[in-house]
Formats: sequence, structure tokens, C-alpha cells
Amino acid sequence: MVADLSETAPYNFVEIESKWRDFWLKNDSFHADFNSSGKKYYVLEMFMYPSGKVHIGHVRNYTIGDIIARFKRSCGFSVLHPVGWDAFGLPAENAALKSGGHPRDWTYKNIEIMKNQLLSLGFSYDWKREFATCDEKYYGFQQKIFLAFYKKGFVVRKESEVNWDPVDNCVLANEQVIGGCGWRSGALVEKRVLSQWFLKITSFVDELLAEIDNLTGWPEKVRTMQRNWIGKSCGCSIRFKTNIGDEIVVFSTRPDTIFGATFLAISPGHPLAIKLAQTNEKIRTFIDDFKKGSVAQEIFDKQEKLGADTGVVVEHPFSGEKLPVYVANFVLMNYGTGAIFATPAHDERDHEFALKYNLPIKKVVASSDENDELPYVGDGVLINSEFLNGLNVAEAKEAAIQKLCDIGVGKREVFFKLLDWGVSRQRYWGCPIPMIHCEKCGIVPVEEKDLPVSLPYDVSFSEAGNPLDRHATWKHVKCPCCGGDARRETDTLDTFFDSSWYFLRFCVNDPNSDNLLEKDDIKYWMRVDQYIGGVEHAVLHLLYSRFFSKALSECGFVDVREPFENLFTQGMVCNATYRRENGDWLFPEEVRKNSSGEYEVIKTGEKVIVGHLEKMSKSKKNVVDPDVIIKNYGADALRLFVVSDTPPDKDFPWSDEGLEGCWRFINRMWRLFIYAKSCGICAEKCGTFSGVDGADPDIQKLYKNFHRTVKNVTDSLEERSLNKVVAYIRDGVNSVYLLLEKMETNAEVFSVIIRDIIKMLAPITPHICEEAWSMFGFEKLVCANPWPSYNEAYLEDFTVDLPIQVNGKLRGTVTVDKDAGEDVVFEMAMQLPSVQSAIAGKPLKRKIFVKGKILNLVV
RNA sequence: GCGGUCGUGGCGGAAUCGGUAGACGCGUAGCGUUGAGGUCGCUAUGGAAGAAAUUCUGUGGAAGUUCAAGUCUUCUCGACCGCACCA
Repeated sequence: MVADLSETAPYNFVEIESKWRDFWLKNDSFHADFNSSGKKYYVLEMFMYPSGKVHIGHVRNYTIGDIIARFKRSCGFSVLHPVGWDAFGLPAENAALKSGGHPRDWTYKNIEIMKNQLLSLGFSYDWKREFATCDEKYYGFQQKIFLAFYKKGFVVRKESEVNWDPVDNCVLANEQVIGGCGWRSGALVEKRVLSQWFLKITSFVDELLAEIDNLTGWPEKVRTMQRNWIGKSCGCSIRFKTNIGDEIVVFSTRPDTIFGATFLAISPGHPLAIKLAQTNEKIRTFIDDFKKGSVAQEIFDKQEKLGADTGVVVEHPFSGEKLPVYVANFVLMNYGTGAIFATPAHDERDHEFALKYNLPIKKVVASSDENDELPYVGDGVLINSEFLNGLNVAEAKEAAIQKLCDIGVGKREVFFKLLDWGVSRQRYWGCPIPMIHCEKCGIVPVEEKDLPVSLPYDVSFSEAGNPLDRHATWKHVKCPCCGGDARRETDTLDTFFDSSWYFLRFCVNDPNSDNLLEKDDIKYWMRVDQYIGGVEHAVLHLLYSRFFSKALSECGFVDVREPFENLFTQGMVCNATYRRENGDWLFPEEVRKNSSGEYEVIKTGEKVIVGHLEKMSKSKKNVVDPDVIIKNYGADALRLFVVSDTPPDKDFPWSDEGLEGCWRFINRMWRLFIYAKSCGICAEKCGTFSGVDGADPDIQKLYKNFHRTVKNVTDSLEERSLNKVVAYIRDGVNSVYLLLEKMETNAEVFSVIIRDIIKMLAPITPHICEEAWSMFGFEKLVCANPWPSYNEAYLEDFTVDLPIQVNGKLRGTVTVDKDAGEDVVFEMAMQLPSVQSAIAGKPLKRKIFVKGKILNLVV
């Protein structure tokens, strides 16, 4: 009789999930064990900004990490899986401005709320190591790091043009400007000249670039983005003599085209342009107009090439020809030398400019294809170029550089797009920069004994600007050098500074340790074996952290120069969007499908435009609240769902039906466990299991196929294909369901199978599995037990359904021993009517036989 | 414009070395269970033709290599992402 499971009491996830959540927390079940002599594994998800609410994107990110952490524990690794808070930053200040509260209170309150949300999801963190970057202890250490960097020359103060975010009222690093706008505020970024603190990330540019090649555990996409951001170009700088005495230095990656140069162009910000503007009305007007121009990236990019003739001429280093010098709007001051020699025949921008101002165009590279039009930027043979004639581009480059060096006007040079990292922020809620400005002594670092420089609590947000600057007493200090009146630095550090080393502090075994970074602990745990986060940090956090490892290592704090061994970038969680015809967003519950299959607003019957799947966001009204899901379906169902169906690196389409399916599966598992228990499935029976020889053939097959399931699940976990992990487990469970009626009489085999299903499912849905584990009488926690193993010998079937093709088309299958030879298979194949009719009496030309795989008959 | 990733059912997606395309899930349909609905269990489900066995067709499109192509090669179309006046 087939088992009837329909009457089993529903799974009480509320009770069971809270039971195990409390148990894990109380017993400190996931404390990272430093003393283990075995292998270690450090799995880390990018820590969270305490915005006040965990969203589904976080749930997915942290679930992926938790699955890996629990899996690795089961595989016998000593696992470090810590959690913390990226707690400084502007939203806290903005919230304070809005509500009248204090950023610190707002932040710690949010941490409290979000911590409870994380706990309710059953993540296996080592909570003892938890900290927030706004903890005084943490930022005190950070100030120590800042001073160490200062001492080593990795921190410098310089005046330069910086990115100013007019909405957030602070400076942004280059990496934080996306398409001309602030990465957080979205406001158009302005250029301002300010005196700022910079981290000399460019000191490590060669290593930062070279090491990318070795980061084979990173997605290729991220590696490419970092390479592009660093932007190395090799070329030659060339000094041109002007007729007014000054020299103009240009940088070129195409010195081979030097004979094609017909004019020079300098940036409106170039010192010579500024000098000329003092006496030359035309140039002054041009520069003024340029400054007034839009800074919007889109407009900037499509902007017409404009310029003004300076009247200055330079001499060509080889031909002695006189070339005019233009001020041009397309020449950037912050790249290269802010000046170029223009070769209109072989550069698009120069070409456009030359056409507009009627400048000569001289072709010096001949392409092999007659049809190529100017400008031609490809490879070819040099012409009209004296000693370079006949060489190809690469050869000519070398020859030109050599000659320019020989005659003393050229210098081999490498330029990078990467610039130093500006870390000063004119905001309150950040780590104070431990520096003092003294009229007499200049800039003086705070002495180490005076650290930490604490953030004052009594600040007012009633006016715009930095509250630290307005504070009555805080900034007034005595100079550590001369003892005279001095002023504290009131800027705080970019929050990306905070997140550039937090993963190192997590390694410190004693969270109360006053040693900033315990070298031995770090040596044991670093590198991070698996780092998980969004791709949006490809050139921000991930580049800064790499730089920090190198700089900290130079300062003697650590021995590790690359922090992250393997990087996984998960996709976004998306959901359907609905809008009114006027563009207003609608909540899904405001919308329904009408009888004709179209969407309408429930209240008014208005037509609804169904939008694309978009990243969940409040403004688009397509967010799903994890708390609501956990309340209705439980944490296990949610965890299962966010890793089901879609590969974790791809965007995940939310669907309520899909979630229900996972909830059904949890219940299906529960019914299976209850039924199994009634059949006598238990821990002891695993001990007495002695194989399936002589058992019911169905049971033998089930058992052997289960080994394949174990292998598939394990392999898929290793390759992070969590959607496949879920699919293979479900497949295994389905096979068990088909043989339920044989469970009672084969309790030993089923005990082993059920045990291993629990183990494999536990990383994904830990609560129900922990309950089942103890229900069947197994010892300790699931993850403290070894991961299921499989027997290679069972992976291959003894018999296979071998496909028979005629001319490459499938015409039938024969069931044979997996080692069956060609003759046997051929004979059986010829018995098949479908094969006979396909051959249609024609003579056989060829037989292709791959043992255990296929037989293809060619006629 | 440059660079990258990717195109497979109604949908999310599987497919190891080139060897039975569509695992698993969602949706849909049917049968059983149930007083009914739901739940639950089973079955079916790429498309077309057929009562059925079966046949034809099928991985964005075109060509090629091969006994055999979702997989390899070339071209082409489309989608998404990143960078973008970088000299």
C-alpha cells in the first residue's frame, strides 16, 4: 500500500526555527576554531550598511555565503564566517537632519534591528567577532593605520582639482563618480580645487595591475574592470620648443605617427594656456566659455571639438617644421601632460578638429586595404616618415622613441588613469582624521598616546556644513609640537577607508585584543577563501582593499598582499514593475489581470503598463519584505528560494509562486521525515547497514543512483552552482518518494539515504534539517558531522540505454551491459524495426561505436 | 565607438570530453484522495500531424568542420553589462 502522507500535521516552522536559532546562539555553535590543526576556510560576505532594514538582496548574498560556510564546516574545515557593520556614512546624517535624532543613535538602533533580522534567517556567524566601524575601538585602530601610512609616505596632503558632490556636500574619490554623477546622491559632480588628504594608491600601481593576472579565482569581468580602471598606457613624452621660450611637453602612445603631426593641442587648464590668457583676449574668452560649459558627462562626451589658436608655434623635433599650438576643449588636464601632438590622419578627435579649423592632414600609416578611410588607426606600414618609412606600427614606435631619446627631447614614459585616492570628507559621521594644523609647525600628526580622536556626541545639525567645524571646543587643541594653539582636522575619512581592512580585524581571535592586527591570527585565516558581494564594488572597495593589504604589509602589520583568493559576485534580485500610463509606479497588489488577459488597476480599472523586471527598490514599488516572508513561510523556505532555479551570479527574478513551491518542498520534506520516523528510520540503523547486495532490485537501483546524487550535489556546491544543488537534491528526494512503500522493510538503506539527504540539505535549510537530525537520534549538530561520501563504483550503471543512430539521427535505444562490445550492440540494433526502416536496405558504409555511449550507423 | 558576457519550451533554467536536448522547479492539464475547494499523491506537458503506434521538426539567423554540433570555426542579428574625448 502506498503511504498516505496527506494527513501529516503541517510543519511548524515558527516553533522549530526559533528553537534552533536560540540553540545556535546560546551555544555559540559557529565560533571559528583557531586551534584546529586541520584546514581553514574563511568565507565572508561584504558587510552591510545599517540602513535600517535587511532587503532581499542581502538575504540572497548572505544565504550564498552561509551555504558555503556550513558546507565547508561539514567538509572538515575550520571555518571563519564573521559579520559586522559598515556603519559610518551619510545616510545617518541625512536621517538625523530629517528626524532630529543623532546619527550615532540612529546607526546603533538600526544595527540592533538588522541583527535580529539576520538572526531570524539562521546565518551561522561567529557573533563574538561582530563589530561596527563606528565603534570607537575600531576607528581608533583606523587612526593608528592612518598615522602609520602617513609615516611611510602613503598619506599626503595636496591641493588639487577634486570632485565635489553638491547634494552630499562633500568631496568624492574618482572611483565614486559614476558617469559624472555622485555614486550615492546621483548629483552632477562639480570640479573644485581644494586642499585634501590623499592615499597614494598610485605607489602600488604596478603591483595592483600585475597581480590581477594571478587572481584566477575572480570573475573575469571584475579583473577586466580593474585593469581598465588602472589604465596603463606606455609611450613617450616629447618636449617641444616654442617660439616664446616656453616648452610644451606632450605624451603620446603613438610616437610612430610623429611625422603626421600637424599641430599641437593643449588643455584649457594647461599652465601655458592660463599664462597666455592673461594677455590674449581670445584665449581668455575661450577658457572662460569652457569653464562655463556643462559638466554633465553625456553632454561632455558628445560635445563638439572646439579650440582657439594661440599664435604660438613649436618646432617639429625631426623636420623642424613649424606647428601651430591650439587650446582645445578635448584635451584633458588630468591625463598625461595635458598636451598632445595631433595627427589628424590617424586619430578621430584630431581629425574632427582639423576639419573644423582647416588644418593640414598628413597620412603617415598606409593600410593594406585601399578602402580604409581617414582617420585610420590600425596597423600598417609607415610612409612620409623619413627614417621610419617601411616599418610597421610597432617597429616604428620603438624606433621613434629611441631616436627621440637619442636627440634628447624624448623620454620613455608610462601613464596611468588611476589617480591617488582622495579620502577627506567634509562630514561629521566618519572616522576623524588624526591630524592637527598649527600656524607655526604646519601639519602635525596626533600623538599615538592621544588616540583615539573621538567623535564628539554633542553636535548640531541645524545648519548646513560640517558640524565638527562649528563645534565650540572640539577642534581647538594644543599643538603636540610647540604647545601653542592649533586646530584639529575637521574632515573625516571616506567610509571606503573603513571597509578596506575590516576583514583583517575579523581574523583577530580575541575581539577585545588591543593589538590592532594580530599577525599570527591573520596569517592563519587570510586570505579570504571566498568573498561574496555585488559587482558594483569592482573598482571601489575591491581595489581599495587590495591597495590596503599592500600598504599595511609595507607598514609591517600583515604579511598578505592580496586579500581575496576567490571572489563571487551575485546578481541582483529583481521583480516585476507596474506603472500607470502617466508613469506612476504601482504596487503589485494594486494591479490585477482582467478577463481579457490585460492588467488593470483594481480600484479604477485604468490600464496598467507592465514594465521589465527591475532591481527591487522602494521607488519602483516592487520590493518584497523579508520579515513578511519569514513570518508566512519561514526562513528555510526563503533561503531555499533565493538559491533555487537561477544561477547565483545572475539576476534573480522574484516570483510568489516560486516561493510557494519552496514552501511546499519544505513541507514535503517534513512529511517524509515524519513518515520515515514511523517506518523506524533512525541513527542506529545507519550503523547496522551493510550494503544492498541481494536486496530488492528497486532498492539497489535507488541506493546506487543516490551515490550519483551525492556526487552531483557536492560538485555543484564546489562550483557554486547552487541552483543545481537544489535541483539534484529534489531529484534525490523524488526518487525516495517513489519507493515509500518499501521504506519499512528496507529501513537500514533508507536510514542512510535520509541521513545523507539531511546533511546535504542542511546548509540551505538548516532549521528543519537540524530538527530532523535530532529527531532521528543523530549526534551533535548536522554540520559537525562529515559530508556524505559516494562510492565511485556506483556512479556508473551496469546497464545503459545505448542510443542507436542512423546517419546521426536517433532511431532507437538498446539496453545493454555498459561494457557491451560493438558486435553485440550492432546485432541488437539491427533487430529494431525503426533502425531497419531507416536503413531501408542500403549498404552500410561505416559503423561508429563508442563503448557505453553510442552506435551510429552510416549508410 | 571600445571591451566583456550571453541568446535553449509559456517562464526560471539543466545538458561533464562534441555522443538520447529540455534535468529540477514554476505554470498548465488529467486521474486519484476529499462532502466541496485547497492540501496531498501520481501522470502528462518543446512545436506540428495522427485515434494510436509513429513521423516530421526543433537550442536567435546563415554557412562550415564532423559519422555526430546547444557545445567547435567564420559571418550575422539581438540583449545585457562595463568603460568612454585616456593622447
